[in-house]
Amino acid sequence: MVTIYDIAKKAQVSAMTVSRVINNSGRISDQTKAKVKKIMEELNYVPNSTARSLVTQETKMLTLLITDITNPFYTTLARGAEDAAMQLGYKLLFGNSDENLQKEKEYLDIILSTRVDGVLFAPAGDASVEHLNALKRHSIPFVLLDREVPGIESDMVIGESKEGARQLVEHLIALGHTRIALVNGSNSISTARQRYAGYWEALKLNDLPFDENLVMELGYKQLEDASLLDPLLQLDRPPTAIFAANNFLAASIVGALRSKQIRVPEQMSIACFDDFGILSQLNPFLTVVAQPAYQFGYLGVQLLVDRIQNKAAADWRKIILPTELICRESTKPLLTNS
Amino acid sequence: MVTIYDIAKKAQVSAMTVSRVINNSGRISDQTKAKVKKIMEELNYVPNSTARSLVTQETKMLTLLITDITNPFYTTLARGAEDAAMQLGYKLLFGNSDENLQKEKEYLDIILSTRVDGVLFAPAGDASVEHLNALKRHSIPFVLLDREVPGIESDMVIGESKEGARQLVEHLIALGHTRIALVNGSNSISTARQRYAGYWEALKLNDLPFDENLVMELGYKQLEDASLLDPLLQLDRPPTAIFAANNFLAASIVGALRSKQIRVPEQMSIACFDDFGILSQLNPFLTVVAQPAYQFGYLGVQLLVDRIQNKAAADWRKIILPTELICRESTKPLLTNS
DNA sequence: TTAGATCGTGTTACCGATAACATTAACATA
DNA sequence: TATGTTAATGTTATCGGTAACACGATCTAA
Repeated sequence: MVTIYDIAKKAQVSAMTVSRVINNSGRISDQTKAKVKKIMEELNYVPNSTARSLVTQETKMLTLLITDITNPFYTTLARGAEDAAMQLGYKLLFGNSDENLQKEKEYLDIILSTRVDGVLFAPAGDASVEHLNALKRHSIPFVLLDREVPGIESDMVIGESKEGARQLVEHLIALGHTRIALVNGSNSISTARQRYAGYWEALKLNDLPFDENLVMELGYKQLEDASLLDPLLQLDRPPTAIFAANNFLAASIVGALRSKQIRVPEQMSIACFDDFGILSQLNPFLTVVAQPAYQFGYLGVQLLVDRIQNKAAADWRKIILPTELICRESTKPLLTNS
Repeated sequence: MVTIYDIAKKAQVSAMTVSRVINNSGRISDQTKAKVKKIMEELNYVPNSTARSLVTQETKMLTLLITDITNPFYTTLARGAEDAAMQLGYKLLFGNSDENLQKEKEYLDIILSTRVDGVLFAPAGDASVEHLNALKRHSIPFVLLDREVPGIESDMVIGESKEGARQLVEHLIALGHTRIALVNGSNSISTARQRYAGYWEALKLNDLPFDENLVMELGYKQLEDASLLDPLLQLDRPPTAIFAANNFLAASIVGALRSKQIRVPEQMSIACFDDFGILSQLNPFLTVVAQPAYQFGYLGVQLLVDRIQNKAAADWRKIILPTELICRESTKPLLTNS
């Protein structure tokens, strides 16, 4: 591997002079600069950023830690993050925690040893507080994405979960539904609590009774088994509409209902939080509350890099992105007597 | 930041002894080991992998360079790659080339300076040969994903593009279609050529005429404008079925047809290469030739790491993954006189 | 003419680990 | 008892850059 010393030797200058040419810093005569550049090209020299990082104490790398890149929300978020990182001169490492604290811990250790300059963190839940405090202890800046964590102050980019949920449930109510189920993520995740709150508020605002049997906490991951929904479907008065708290749940539910020969939306209306990326374009089907996923990632990186480069205000910044209700085919007016 | 010397000092041993404890190498008395470990925990010490990389000459990082993470095929592939990398002790950087050689070049430079241990490379096209040769020059192992590049010998994981295309087109033919259009990716991409060849072969095997007006090369990206399809739709004898060479094209085409009030599949059958991940579960609609995307990434990393660690045979290995035809709603028998 | 400023470049130390070799003490063996 | 082993640890050099400071040569202004 060619090093800066090889260049220096061949150009008959010191390594420092070569370094100055590489970084275009300090004063160099045009003549020397040209000579050094020529030799660097001849030898296909590429500076070793590991060595540079060791002395400058910055890696120009960020870590994006999400729950699952195959969730379309995070897919698009990741694209936004990568675009922003690239534009700002940072590389992006990524990891999937699968909503699992143990896996999250493994990534935390990697983050610490890799000495990334900052982290975009979609925490697995409230218990992630430990991991975030570890980042603080090690002075690694981070931005929370999508989910807040009680006890943690930081920059963050989140959505209007409560508002969005309320809006979506009111849409269902407007269609005549009164028995509306909520299939939710873990209660230890802020968005799940907020979506619950929005659901509850919509019922109250419309003088509908709250029935705890209509609320299930099944986690934000895809369901492994259609029977998980049975408690809901076998109620004496089953729901006529289901609000899934995220897209994975909705997809699982639609699949489960299909396997049970329950037609959507004729027999059951379905709606959920988060859209499906390109899929929606293909065959717009599910009524959703969409969030600007790309912006979550893009703005998240901007906040983070501002913080890293000390361009940020001392106060923590909290970006709250708007949701958008998109009504499609999966929600239909309730037919009387069905 | 706590360094190995801080630990050494506090434990009253040399840095080397601490290093041995960290790496569990060499001989250390249990007593010393325990003492050092205790102090490492007390001080929240995490070894600096940048420093380690500089001396060991390995970063334990891989780069995954794909065209677009939001393409469901690459999303799932990325997940497979990350899982495998994590299991094998590697971190994963990723980049989106957008099928663009210039962007690919920028990532190449990053790859070279970052000194990653290997690269998973889905090349933008045949012209990527230059970039791949640069990797060879710098002795950076790589595995080609999904696409071959003439003039490049390497490990690779690819699909049966020709076979899959033939199968899909024969499915359309079996439904009675004789005017079948191909909307293809750039001819400078191996998969596009192979899918073209499969298309052609299917026609020949079934004694159908080949009409070059039915073939369009629009690239593998999403179409910006529905009018791009006009040359096809405004033919005297327009097609009754369209084979889109990838999922992005199919999604764009379905969208374009919708905007033109052409119903799928009643007025036009559509099928494509590559599935849509979770979307397919949601609302299975498009008939596709699916590829095992997760395996592309997972096996790709395995090949790569074998190569990096010199566990691979000297010969290049070429994994060819099978395709699977999944017939869904977007393809229907041709009605006579329509 | 001469001191001080400026320009262009070099020297040295250091970032935080590890490889290779050196050293010491305790132990084993002849 | 002398010598060779072995276990446990230390010393030194090095990975490939950059920061900080040093230095000589040329230029500028009094």
